[in-house]
Amino acid sequence: MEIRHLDLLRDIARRGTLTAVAAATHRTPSALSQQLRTAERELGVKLVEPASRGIRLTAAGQLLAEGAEDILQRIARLQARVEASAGAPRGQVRIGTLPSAGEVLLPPLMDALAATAIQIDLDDFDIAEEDFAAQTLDADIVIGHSLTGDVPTGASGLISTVLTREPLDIALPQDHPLAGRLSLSPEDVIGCDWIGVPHRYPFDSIPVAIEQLTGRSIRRVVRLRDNHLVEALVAQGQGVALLPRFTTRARDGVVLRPLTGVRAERAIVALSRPDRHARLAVREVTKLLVEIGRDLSETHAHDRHHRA
Amino acid sequence: MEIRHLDLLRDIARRGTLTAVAAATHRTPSALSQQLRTAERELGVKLVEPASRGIRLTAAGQLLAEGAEDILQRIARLQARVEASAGAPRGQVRIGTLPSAGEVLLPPLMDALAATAIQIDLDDFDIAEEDFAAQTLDADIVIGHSLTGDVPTGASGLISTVLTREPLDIALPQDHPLAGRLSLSPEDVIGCDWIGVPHRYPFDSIPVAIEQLTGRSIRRVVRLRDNHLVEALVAQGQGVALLPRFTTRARDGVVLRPLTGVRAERAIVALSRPDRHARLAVREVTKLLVEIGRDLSETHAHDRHHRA
DNA sequence: AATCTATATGTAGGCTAACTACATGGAGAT
DNA sequence: ATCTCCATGTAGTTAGCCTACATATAGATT
Repeated sequence: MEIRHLDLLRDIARRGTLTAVAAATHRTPSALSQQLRTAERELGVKLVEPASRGIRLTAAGQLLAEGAEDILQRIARLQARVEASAGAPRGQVRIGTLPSAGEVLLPPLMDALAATAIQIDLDDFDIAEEDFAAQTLDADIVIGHSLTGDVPTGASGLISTVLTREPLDIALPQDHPLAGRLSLSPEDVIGCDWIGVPHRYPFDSIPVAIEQLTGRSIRRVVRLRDNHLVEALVAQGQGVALLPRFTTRARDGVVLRPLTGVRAERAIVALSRPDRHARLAVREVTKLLVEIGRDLSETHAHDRHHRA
Repeated sequence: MEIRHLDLLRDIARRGTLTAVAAATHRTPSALSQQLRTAERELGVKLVEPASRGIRLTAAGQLLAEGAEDILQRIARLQARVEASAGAPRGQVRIGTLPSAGEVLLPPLMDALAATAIQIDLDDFDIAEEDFAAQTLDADIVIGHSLTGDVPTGASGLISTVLTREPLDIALPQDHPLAGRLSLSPEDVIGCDWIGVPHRYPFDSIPVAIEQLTGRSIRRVVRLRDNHLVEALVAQGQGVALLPRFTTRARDGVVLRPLTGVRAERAIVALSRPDRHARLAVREVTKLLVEIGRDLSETHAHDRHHRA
């Protein structure tokens, strides 16, 4: 029995098809099929059987996959202990991030890692809150966010670390009538033209909350994903929008004002599967992200004082 | 990290030198040395360091070896569960045995295994009681014996199964004055010429007990290892000897008489390391040995009735 | 002191086996 | 009926594990 076989069984259990596992591990389905038959020959037991267009684990395969989950995690922990006892963290760490959070977190991270033996492999995506958890199959650390609390929906069983809590402010054109106010209430902004995000995208939950609170509905003139594009349109006077405070850089023509009366912040969170989090390098990167997140909060706490 | 590396570290911890591990695993020391460096490179940590003529595990190596022990045992148990759930026991089982016990246990065992997918790899040795435990490094099952109790000395941490308790009888020439008696006491036999075994060999503990009990010393005319040779010399009239009842086949010129007043029996025991015992095939063979041992006791219980 | 022996390591080459590319086959979906 | 997705089979390439042999070192032996 080889680790490679345990890995394969676990991945099949997680992803369902050989093709999916092959894509995730940068191999061909043929290679996996051959490995599977090697494992079956060595164990003397059928592990998968055809089902619909794909395959399904047999009872024995299921058993093995569950045991593999446990064993691979123990191996990861052992390896982490060994590294911690006698070595510096090393190796590649795959980070998946939503772009707005990555924009402020990753440059300082790369800076901090320059002197270490840790390499970062980066991926970005812009997805719904409940899909962040699934990304932990591919990445060691997923930087996501939650609008509803400190742990994104669907992240049970994952290690979830809050990096920072970022206020979501109302972005206004500099010459907007409300730009003179220090903070804004739902009633202040319900009548404005809004630049929103697509349905089901995390940020949308706050305009929705405003609508519920005031009993009136918001006029969304356009729905966009990219915050920088939104920012440009706000500056140009198309409407107001909700933008994360840390990511929205000072820019001519746009001002940010805190929104009161609704919980307008997102928790930026790092998610990892337990086995991946066992790696020393992964924990080291998470630790650095927490520090960067803390610095970010502190810096912007000062900013606000200046503006106020 | 590969299972092969965990195995290697564990074996180094157990056997101390690369040469010993190489001999046990049928490889060259060079191969192991290369594997060690591969593991060190992958982990980024030194695992061994030169010490005296050989090597010694570093702190990290020690840690890894201990963790490997645990993980490899879990893998073995998982594999056993899978086999049990969907397959018949399979594969090679290495048995080390002391010849006298193997002589009666193994023929019926081979018979019982003929219909299965279990192959037996056999080794035999004639060693002191406290050395049986060490043999479990090489064999899946060690058939040994204990004169002092049900578990041989040095077998702590091993799985020990009593296969049978075999009386040790006094073997006499057919025409010996004492041959007419149904049983013999220490006083009866203390004055005879004895054919003994070498010092520290298990059987020697009983003549020693007789000497202690009677306060007189036994006259050993010769010390031999091989029971069949002893038997031949008894038949020829050289003296009396202590012989195991089940193994000493009916033979012209020799009679066996029970010895009373001292505990004259040996426990025949199967020993296995826990990780090896996890294999279904190993447990199956152990189970068969227990059955064969029980049959043996019953058969000879009848024998004695006949003779008495 | 010189030699011997046990142990580990380095190098070159052979062989196994894991992988890729490509082709085939089957089962749902359109 | 065709298309699409998924698994499997075949041939050839390649990586890496192992052996054989040579070398280095430290303790044991004479």
